[in-house]
Amino acid sequence: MGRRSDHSRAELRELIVAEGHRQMADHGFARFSARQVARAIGYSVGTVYNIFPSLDHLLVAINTRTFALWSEFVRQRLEGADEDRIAVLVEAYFDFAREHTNLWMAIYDHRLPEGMPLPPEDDASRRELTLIVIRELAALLPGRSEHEIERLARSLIATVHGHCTYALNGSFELMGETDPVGLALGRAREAIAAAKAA
Amino acid sequence: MGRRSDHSRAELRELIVAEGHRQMADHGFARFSARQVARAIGYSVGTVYNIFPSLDHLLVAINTRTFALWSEFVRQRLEGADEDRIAVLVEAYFDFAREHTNLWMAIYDHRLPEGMPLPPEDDASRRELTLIVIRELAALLPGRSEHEIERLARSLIATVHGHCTYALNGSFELMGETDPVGLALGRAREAIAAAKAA
DNA sequence: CACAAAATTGGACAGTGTTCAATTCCGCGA
DNA sequence: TCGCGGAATTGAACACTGTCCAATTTTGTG
Repeated sequence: MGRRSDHSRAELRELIVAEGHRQMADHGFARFSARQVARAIGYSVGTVYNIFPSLDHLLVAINTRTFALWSEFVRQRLEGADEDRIAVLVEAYFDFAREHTNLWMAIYDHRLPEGMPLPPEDDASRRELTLIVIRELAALLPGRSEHEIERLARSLIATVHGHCTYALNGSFELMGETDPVGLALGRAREAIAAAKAA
Repeated sequence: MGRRSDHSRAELRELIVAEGHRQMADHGFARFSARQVARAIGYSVGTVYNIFPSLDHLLVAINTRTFALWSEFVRQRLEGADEDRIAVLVEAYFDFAREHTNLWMAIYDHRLPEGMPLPPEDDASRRELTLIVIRELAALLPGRSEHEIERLARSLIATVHGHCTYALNGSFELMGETDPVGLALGRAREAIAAAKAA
């Protein structure tokens, strides 16, 4: 078969990423396959490779989509909250990871090959989540330098990320810890309190 | 070729794990291949599968070896230290990950297939690192319940782990953060101080 | 010395990412 | 309206993967 033009280039890209995202959610990173994505949308492998130079590019697009979902998820949780927004933030982080474990893990499973930088567009989109945290911290720590706030934001994200990782891979459960969210939240509160005091 | 008996079953196992460990360190998780391990030691794939029921079992053995190296690494660093042993602990954690990035990442890259539990022997060996942290915390927080100490240990490890992850994948560097270890250490100190005060 | 059991091989199978010649079609210019 | 260049699409080919297993050879034991 030759040229079809059932879809524009943009439509095709969307088709592929959407289906890829679905398959990532269902089967996880280890079982992901470009061929199966192609089959599911009724195209052949070659078409996928016509739009994404390599599997890594497709994976980047899929993970960027997950980041967008994640930001939106956190944003919505934050919307109705008035006080203790930090708790909402931490819980939202965990809940997203729990509800979309395969998607969440794929973000960290995929490592770009040496020398391939993140496309700037993806890079910007992924910063959104950090910005949400930065805004919350700025409200809690008025008068602090932007740089100081950013540092703290990244550190808190790293802290929560670590706890979430161990929660999902069963390390906490294995030692009888039933409340990893509480643990992470405790660390976050301490860090913010220390920043306030300094 | 049939039976050779150049090596006993135990020797062969050691050969495979040692070579596998070397290749994991050199090429990383994504490029790891049982066939190449077999070739490097002068055997065929089938022999590897005669000793390890599946690739997952070999990967478990390799990662357990990394855990042992890691524990030993931390233990040695701790040996000469008198005060501020927490700083030594955190720095040792980071340094090991930096010096053996591929090995360290492989620990988290490899996920056991659903329904395959960690062999108890591996499980025990991997607990060693946690025990080191527990001992240090117990010295710092006398009179606390074992359970409380364990909880804090796991939380501190998760915190440092999160920071280390972001340090190695470039997230910190990307935002101009030059001292992720300092950040992690700060969080650890705050958590311990809070535990002392409570 | 014979024989069962263990070890070792390498080919087979189904799958992967990637490349690319061949084919078909679309849109544009004449 | 026709023709043609370029774009899209395919699927076969290649080199690789994990896994399985019949065939072969050797070992240790009875």
